[in-house]
Amino acid sequence: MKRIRATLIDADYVTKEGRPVVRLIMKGKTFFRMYDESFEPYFYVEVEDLGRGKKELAGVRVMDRGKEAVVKKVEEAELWVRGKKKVLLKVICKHPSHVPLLRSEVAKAGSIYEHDIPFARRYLMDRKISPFDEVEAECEGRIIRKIKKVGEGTVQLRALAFDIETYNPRGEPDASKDPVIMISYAGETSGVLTYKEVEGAEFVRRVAGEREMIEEFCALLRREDVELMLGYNSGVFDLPYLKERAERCGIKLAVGRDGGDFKVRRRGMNDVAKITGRIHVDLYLVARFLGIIGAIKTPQYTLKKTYAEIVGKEKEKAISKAEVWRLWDDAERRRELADYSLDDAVSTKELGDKILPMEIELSRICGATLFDVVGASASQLVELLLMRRSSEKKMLIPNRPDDEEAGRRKVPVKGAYVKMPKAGIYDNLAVLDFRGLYPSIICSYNLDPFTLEKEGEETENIYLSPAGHAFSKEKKGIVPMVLEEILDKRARVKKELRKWEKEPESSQYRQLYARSQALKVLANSYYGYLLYSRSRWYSREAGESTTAWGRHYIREMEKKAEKAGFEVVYMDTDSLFLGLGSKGKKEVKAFLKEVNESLPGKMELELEGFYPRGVFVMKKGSGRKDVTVTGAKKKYALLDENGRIKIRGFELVRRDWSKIAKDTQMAVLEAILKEGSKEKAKNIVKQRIEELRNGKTKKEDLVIYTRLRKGVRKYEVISPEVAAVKKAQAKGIKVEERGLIGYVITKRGKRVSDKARLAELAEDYDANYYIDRQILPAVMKILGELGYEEDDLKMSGKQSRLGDL
DNA sequence: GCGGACTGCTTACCT
DNA sequence: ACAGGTAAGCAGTCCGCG
Repeated sequence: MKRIRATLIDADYVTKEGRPVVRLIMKGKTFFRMYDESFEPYFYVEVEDLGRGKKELAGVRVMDRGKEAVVKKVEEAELWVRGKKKVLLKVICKHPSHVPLLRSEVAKAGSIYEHDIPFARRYLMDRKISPFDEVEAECEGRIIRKIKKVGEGTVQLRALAFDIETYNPRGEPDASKDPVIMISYAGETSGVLTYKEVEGAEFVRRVAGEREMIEEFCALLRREDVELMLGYNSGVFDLPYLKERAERCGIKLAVGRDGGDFKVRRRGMNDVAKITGRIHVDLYLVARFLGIIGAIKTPQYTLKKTYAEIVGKEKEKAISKAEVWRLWDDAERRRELADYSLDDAVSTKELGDKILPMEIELSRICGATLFDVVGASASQLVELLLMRRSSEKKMLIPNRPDDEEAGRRKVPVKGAYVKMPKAGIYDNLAVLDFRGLYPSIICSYNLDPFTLEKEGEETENIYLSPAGHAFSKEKKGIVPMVLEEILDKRARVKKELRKWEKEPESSQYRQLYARSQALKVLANSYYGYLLYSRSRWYSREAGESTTAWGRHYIREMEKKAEKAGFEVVYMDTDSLFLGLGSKGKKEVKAFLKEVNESLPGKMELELEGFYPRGVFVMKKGSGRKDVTVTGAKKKYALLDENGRIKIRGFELVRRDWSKIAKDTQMAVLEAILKEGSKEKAKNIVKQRIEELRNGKTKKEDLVIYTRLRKGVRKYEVISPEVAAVKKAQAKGIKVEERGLIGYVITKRGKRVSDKARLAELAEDYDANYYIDRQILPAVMKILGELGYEEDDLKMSGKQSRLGDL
């Protein structure tokens, strides 16, 4: 027996003589594999009568296409079931693939639970080890006898980013015909593999042909002993394309450590490729995840845009995809393609360096492999951690809801409170907000599906929510338990982070920062998870109570602020905008101190910032003559103390408005907020209108972008963007139907839809549309506030309205 | 036949 | 395919209107 220590990197399982063997990838001095034969698949069954259930289950045997699945053993297991202790039957079988075969037969004896947890993940849960933990194993050869966590691992994985270029004379490349022409890589070394002469590029290695290039790429992976492969969209494009090309060249795509290729597994909406013996991460999936949770904001998730957003600089090289084949065929310009290809790989690598640390922390925290975490949705991450902790606490993991229970979604839960602002320009505002309002409510009131007490059965010791639901104070629910762990951990990480603040480039700072981000992502997802119709720990009552308490506390703050003499200008969910009037920062801070003393433990109202000036605009349709001056919610602009403008909700932050309208709105806002100059604002607008009339506006400033979520035939209402695509198709032009559509409103036609043309096909533009439906509505919101009429802006010195025609 | 009021569909935003 | 709250545009429909 030998003892080894290493960092756990990955886990899966293989089958040996019909038995599952867990395979762990570890890294100590080297990267190596270990096996554990001692773990068996199991699930639980809840039965009415233990004795009878045992008898029924022990005899279960299913034959399916020559494959036999039997129940190997049945044991009793005491667990917490929906908040109460209960004895269930633990059914052990021979192979994970037998579980689905046994399911329907077993269901005859009782209700089946925990039958859909992947084998290797179950192993990690039960052994209480996580990827990126430092583990100690007792072993004989490569066989593990015992394993435990001894600390946190710190590893540097040998990473290599790659990218392929394909020949595409007909637009989209077709793997059955079009060869791969270049493979670029960036790791410890970087370069480009290809098979045509590229002059003067010392980073290019020329081989005999496509087959040799693919072989050389695989050889490179072996030579460099790559542990982590990074790609961008590589799971759906590069790898499958390479595989098909390899087959057509009569070779195998030997990218795996075992000489094999990769397997694609579908996870939710995503396809994820798994390479044996290496970790493959498709950074596109990570980028999209960051977009969905709101951590980044790009209109599209192309490598170029994602790179700019995350790395914070523009990607060096850019060529049009349609150009690729031309550059390849042109010996003079082939160098450009090689440069571009290399730049893609290098950028992918840089992107990985930035965003992988957070994924690694998520993997560590949730106890699931990188493979499981990359491409997982926020709710899946929440669930991974809940399942692990639930199982540790001997609590039965609830099943995913079946389709019938998805009827949960029917009646929406009442959400947050948003106060109607009065339109106008304000001086001296203070913005206050609750840090993590919903998470702190869930923790403070023990909100959980199984701490809920049924009506009429409430005990003494309860929290009664404003929504009328009672939650036990005594037994702690798993949801608040795990959430509290996350919040506490994050508080500690942030404290530690402050110690490293002066060295933001240090590995310590970076790791702590990534961890803090990961914890934040998780904490913010719990409320949504409670109300997500397909979650295992769904609880309408807990979700409803979260928002009800949220409304309660924010309204409470409103009352107190008013009583303290502030004008409460606006509120949304967890924030308050106070008009200071004659008061100053001192009074705001005193107010915060006072209210925070009255708030329960985890809840805290914080100062977000002071703003010398702010604008709230009128809601469309509520005219100025209307005495109420109703403002629009979720639309405002603030000028901070450093002269920076913070804008929310305005047309200019939306991608479905033209650049000309957005730029003009921004210019007006700046003139008003920074200089307080109506005159300047007015002149800007007049100038832009003039340019439009004279046909001087650039086409790209007129493009309106909208995303089509479904194919054009599926729309019942033909909106301009749908009409534009249809018109292009009628001309025989191939257009990607789903995705971001850019269109321009032209002169021909009556309705807006008739006038819309895809941006690349538009030959003219309708100045009146851009004036009346883009610039003026965007700008009048702000200038209308100052007593301007549309005509003041439309008429220039030289022209009268009559002259327009 | 046309304009205004209204509804419904749709997208993108805010917290 | 984590929640709800909100603004807004355009298409389409209904209705009045000699």
